[in-house]
Amino acid sequence: MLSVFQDLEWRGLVYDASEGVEDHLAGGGRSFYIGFDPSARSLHVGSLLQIFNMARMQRFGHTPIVLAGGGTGLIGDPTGKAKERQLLTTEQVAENLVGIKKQLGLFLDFDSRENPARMVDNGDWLTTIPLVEFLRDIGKHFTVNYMLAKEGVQRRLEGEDGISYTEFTYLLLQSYDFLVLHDRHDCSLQMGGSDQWGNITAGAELIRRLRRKKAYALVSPLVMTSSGVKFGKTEAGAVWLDAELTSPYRFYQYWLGTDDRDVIKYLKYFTWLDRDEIGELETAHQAAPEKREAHHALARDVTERVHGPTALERAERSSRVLFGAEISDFASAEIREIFGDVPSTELAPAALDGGLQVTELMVTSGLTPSKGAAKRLIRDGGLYVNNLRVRDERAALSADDFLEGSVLVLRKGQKHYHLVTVAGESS
RNA sequence: GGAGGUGUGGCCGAGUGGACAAAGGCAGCAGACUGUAAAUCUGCCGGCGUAAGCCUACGGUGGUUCGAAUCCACCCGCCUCCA
Repeated sequence: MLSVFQDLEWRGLVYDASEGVEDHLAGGGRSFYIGFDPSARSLHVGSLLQIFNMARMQRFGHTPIVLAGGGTGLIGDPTGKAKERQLLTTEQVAENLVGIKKQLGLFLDFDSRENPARMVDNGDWLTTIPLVEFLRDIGKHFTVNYMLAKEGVQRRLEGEDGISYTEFTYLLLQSYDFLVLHDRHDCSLQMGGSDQWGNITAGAELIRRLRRKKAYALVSPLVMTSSGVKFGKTEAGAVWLDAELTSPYRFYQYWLGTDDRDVIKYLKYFTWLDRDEIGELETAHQAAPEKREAHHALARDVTERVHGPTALERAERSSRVLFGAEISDFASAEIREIFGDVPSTELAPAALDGGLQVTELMVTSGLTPSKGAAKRLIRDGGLYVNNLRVRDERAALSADDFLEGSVLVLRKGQKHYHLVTVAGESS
């Protein structure tokens, strides 16, 4: 059986690691932490990699500490940010933490007897430490020269907007976090994305100096898509783990649409499938890419873990209905069943009086930002009503166009579906 | 405080009085081809309008002009040099 380090390595999750991490982990029962940014009330798929990393470590007997950046969230990490961050209020951060904790529970075991995950908020210590004390005890150990040399800082110095003193200090705060966790929870390892390397090693260095103890860094690659688009982004914005923000249907579709070149990589990153299982999928994928078996496995696995079997079931059924047969073959009740998942709009019956312009509907449904854009789309042949292409940009809809008078399917391009219902009818 | 430069559409970046809703590139959307993939090719890519056309837009505010992204004044941001 593979060790956790070997497993991570095989999955391509080790981008860089401190000397000796492998041996350190082999010693078993280590505490480690990963910081999460509470800038939103939900985590998005971009964080998923780190969440999985924690879960993997926990399965191998190590103890995860989730560090919610309640304190650093008030400051903002300048790494990789082109502009000064918008500061969050204490209330916002507190609110966001609630949602994030719930989501982490899907992956981490907080009740294990041997190695329960725990969640801490660095707001607890960062917001109470006296400034002078901080400068004396922590600040003394960092030279500005060292801080200036950080790549993220460099870029900001060269950029037009510069970097505020506040964000410049971020490195010290993160280092201090590591020190605190080391002291309180015997935490000896910090993990994160490769962009965190500098911040992490700075903390390890601080621990070495002040405590004469070895602390480690282990970072994973930043997830990129082969086509260069930022992972986890769609035209609608980030793909969130919260079903309210990104429906399970969309979530499922996001994974299903993974670039062929990335699908095996993602299976390694985002699923528990083992070497053999992934190997099989890889073979199947190469033999018959059009079957997209690996894609389905990926979408299924991740969706089920995040949203549960019922939601997965619904997402799959919705996908089958929408991407499969003639829409008109379905009863409106059947179509309605998939409503919870697919983006939809409800109309008042009166909206149909005298005919409703298709372009109008496009805008109200949000499929298109303006009527002009809707017209262009029709000219380009990219709009379908009930899966029939619309040719006339002035077309109007009446109750007859709705299946059983109540449901209509709008489609933009090959795969953007939107359902429209008429309110007040049967339910 | 002084001198010079610069600020254009989501981003980069041309444009220095009319032909400018503004070149070109990127990103985005759609079509074709496929496999709900990629690549490629094609079209689109401020808003309203069937249209003529109207409105909004080139850091901000005023002004010159028949007409300004383009000229002038002041203001704001950023960059460089000097003090």
